[in-house]
Amino acid sequence: MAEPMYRVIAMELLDEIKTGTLEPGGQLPTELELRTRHQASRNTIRDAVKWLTNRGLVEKKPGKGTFVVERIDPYVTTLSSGTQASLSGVEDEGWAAEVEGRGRTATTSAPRVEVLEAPPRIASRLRVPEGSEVVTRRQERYIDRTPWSLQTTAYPMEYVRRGAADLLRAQPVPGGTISYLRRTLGLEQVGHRDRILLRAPREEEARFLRLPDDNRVWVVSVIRTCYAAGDDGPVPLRVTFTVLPADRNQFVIDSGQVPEDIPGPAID
Amino acid sequence: MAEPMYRVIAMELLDEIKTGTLEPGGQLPTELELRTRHQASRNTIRDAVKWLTNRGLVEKKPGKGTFVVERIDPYVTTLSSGTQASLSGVEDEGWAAEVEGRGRTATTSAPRVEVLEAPPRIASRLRVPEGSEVVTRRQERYIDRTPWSLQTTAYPMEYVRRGAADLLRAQPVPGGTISYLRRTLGLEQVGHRDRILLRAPREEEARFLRLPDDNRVWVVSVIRTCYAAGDDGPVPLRVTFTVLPADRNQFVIDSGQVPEDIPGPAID
DNA sequence: GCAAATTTGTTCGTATGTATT
DNA sequence: CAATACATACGAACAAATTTG
Repeated sequence: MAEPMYRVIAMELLDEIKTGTLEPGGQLPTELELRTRHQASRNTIRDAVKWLTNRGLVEKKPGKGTFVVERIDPYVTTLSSGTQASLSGVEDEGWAAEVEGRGRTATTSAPRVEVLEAPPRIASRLRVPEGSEVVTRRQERYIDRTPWSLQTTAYPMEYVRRGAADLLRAQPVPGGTISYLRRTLGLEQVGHRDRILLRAPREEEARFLRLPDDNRVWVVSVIRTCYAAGDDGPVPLRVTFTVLPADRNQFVIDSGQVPEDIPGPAID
Repeated sequence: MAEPMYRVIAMELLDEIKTGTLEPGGQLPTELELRTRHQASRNTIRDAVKWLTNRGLVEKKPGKGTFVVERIDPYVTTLSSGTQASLSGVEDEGWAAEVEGRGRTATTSAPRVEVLEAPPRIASRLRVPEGSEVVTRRQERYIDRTPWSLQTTAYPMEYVRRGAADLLRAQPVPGGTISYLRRTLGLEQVGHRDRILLRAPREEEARFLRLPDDNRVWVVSVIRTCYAAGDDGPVPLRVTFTVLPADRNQFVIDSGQVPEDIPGPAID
């Protein structure tokens, strides 16, 4: 009796899920059925199902039953750029085009514009004093009608004072912000640095992305700092924070000469 | 009575963890103590602590107690390359150097060499027939003595027949495999494509990486396909699978002109 | 090295509340 | 409103891991 009963039951259900006896979206036997089938108390059955729930294999719906989770078709974002630095995957200008190019539907909310005193994570990346004013533009993005990512881009408030007034308008900047900043301020983007990190979603993120309220599904946080040419090397131009659910996103980074096909989702 | 009791208790403990009243590594009150403190049954207390456990905030050690988890100093891997394609972060030649350059200690196990019939995930990437022979070289990597990543690289068996015999030796290839393949077979690497995907760890991976046996901590799977120049565009040279725990790894990708500092761990 | 004490792990039983159909 | 199914809560007992005397 090395293996506790709840685990034996969990393993049996796991096996049925893996082999496809229980299909994705299908309903598990109810707690009562499992109880009679395994001659166990209801609490033991609940422990077994809990084991599966904690691993994200099944979902419980109060009043309905327990169901095998359905996998979402992953979306692939291109982070590399090669020649066309301005068109790569996470930025507003290129995002919708890339999504539609993959035969999926992209929707973006109108940007929510805020002026705030730069918190450390923005100030340090833009190399402006902490507490100095910055403009943030925040968008909610959908792919195929499902909430997909949250993106916030921050610019020094100085840009607005110098003439880039459209940064404050709660509308997409026509032609994209990159070319807008070039036209109005002569700022030319020459490179960018992406950071990828993984963490549990914040409350607000979990709500928009409809993630389960335990923190089982993490998010990928992509922080892109864009640089313009400066006298003393590249200087920060803007910084973009993108948050995507880890369970339905993949990333591709090309370097040097690679095949030209558009990479689809991979399995490993 | 909107909030169930076990959640109230969980929130109170969560607060103590967040504010630092309970320090990382510190012990929580025992179930008995919490029971008397909150006038609740032991099962209710256990539900509360379970809530924290499921979120990865505390760890239970049978016979000892419950403890606040300690965060691991994240390691930053560079995936971009710019000019020095052969030196970037996930490949054997550059890995140890990059780790030591960050002031940490890198250790690598001797490669475990296998000859096997190519499974689909390798065959399709190397563009060899499924079931044809390939050589895989697998290494376990440590940073600061803790298990950090598992890496497997696959080459077509044809390379060995054409003279790259050292691929079969269970030892590091002196000077690195890239230059070895160039010297022996004239194969020149001209680019690579990285894919980043996230998934639950396999049993074997969880064991080596010492991940909790629930699948709370996911792994980042980095699949790098390296290409050589061919008559009809780039042709696959080798493919490398790297698996790293998602809770202690970050990635940096540079593109174009960016500052030259070595990026440390970021917080978001 | 063994025994006792402490602490978490598993399992049963029972009762009542809440959400959905 | 009733039936179904999951959620929360109580109490009790024994098992297993760890530390301490």
